[in-house]
Amino acid sequence: MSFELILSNVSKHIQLDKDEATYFTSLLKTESVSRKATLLKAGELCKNISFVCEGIVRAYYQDREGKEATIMFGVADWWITDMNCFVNQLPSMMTIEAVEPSVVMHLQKSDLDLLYLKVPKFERFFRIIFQNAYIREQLRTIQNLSLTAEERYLNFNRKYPQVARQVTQKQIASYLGITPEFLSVLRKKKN
Amino acid sequence: MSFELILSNVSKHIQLDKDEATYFTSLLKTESVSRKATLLKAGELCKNISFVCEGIVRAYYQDREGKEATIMFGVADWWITDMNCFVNQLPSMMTIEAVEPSVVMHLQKSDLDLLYLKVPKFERFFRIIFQNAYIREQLRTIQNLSLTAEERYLNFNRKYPQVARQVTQKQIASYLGITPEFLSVLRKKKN
DNA sequence: CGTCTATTTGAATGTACTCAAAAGCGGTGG
DNA sequence: CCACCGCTTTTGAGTACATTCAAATAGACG
Repeated sequence: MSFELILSNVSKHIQLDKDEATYFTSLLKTESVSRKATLLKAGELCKNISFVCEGIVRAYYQDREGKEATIMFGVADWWITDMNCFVNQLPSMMTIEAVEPSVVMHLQKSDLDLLYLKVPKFERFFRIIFQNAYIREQLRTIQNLSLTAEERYLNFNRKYPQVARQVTQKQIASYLGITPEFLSVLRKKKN
Repeated sequence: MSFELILSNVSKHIQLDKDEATYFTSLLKTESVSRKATLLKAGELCKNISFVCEGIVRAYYQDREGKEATIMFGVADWWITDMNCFVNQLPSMMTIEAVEPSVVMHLQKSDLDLLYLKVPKFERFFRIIFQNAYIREQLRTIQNLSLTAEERYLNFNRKYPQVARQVTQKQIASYLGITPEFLSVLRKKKN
């Protein structure tokens, strides 16, 4: 598997010399997953933060009644993990599964901690990654609080048009926090 | 104003020597705000990330119809800003106002950028701060998607009991994404 | 090609909102 | 320190948005 994409992702925020790049990529474990296979199951220890090289994955939370809430979709060039359980090394609350055949690279918590020590620039890199993740999540909270389901659906299509095409309506509904039946009604109305 | 609290906050994640601490505190601007005064108004350029020393502040978004959505409450020992507009130096979407008389310390974007260069440990510090902020926001999203208003209200009281006592129900309602009238109904039912 | 799941449709229901008006409470000025 | 004014909270009736359940249809994967 090529490290081209992940190195280009890193180079958006920090510059690595050759040794640093070699060290960084030596910590990565590549995994190919088929459709519906899971990267992480709820209840398992969340060992990795993962980078999506190809395909698309989905992180979701399932409540006691079995209802799914999609936390995020991860397309190529995105980082994904159950951050809470990764950082605190707890059993995962989320399941992360491949929506279509995908290739991901994993970075273990213990290796990331080493990386921070050996190449402190990565503190900066992940500072920026987490800063952006926080911003996105905060904007989502504002939308959840102040918009109707229909407005959120239209915004989702505008913001993530490629994701909207690749995932099922059921999955979009669970991202928006509505039922698939109601999403179907919304789609008939406007579009 | 004393730098005791903010230095203790920083020392939770990184160790500063005396010169570093002096340099850091030299960048801070202390402000005392009375009840209902604003630290940041929607539309103004968001210049600062702010640390709450005393009191309690509230960040909220107001939509076109005037409906408020409370993004977060900031109590003593918390960092608060409109992260999106701070990072990208845009006009703020949020207003941040004091719920009661408060003391805050401001760190300008340009000074923070300098701080990252001069004392790179602060990359680590804010990496951890933003990581935790992201985790909290993600947990909130899960709750918004999978819980009823009543469950979210009970969780809010369990998680932030001191905030729940200091702010109005109207403000709590706008944090939960419900109307004050409906919150009143919920309170009568159970408690 | 068959099976399994996603999507659509509709009826009945529930959760939360809007509007309006009364009651309560707290901050501010006198 | 008290009283008033304005905002918060309560209460209720009517309404709207979204859910649940069920069944039919469509579509996708092996």
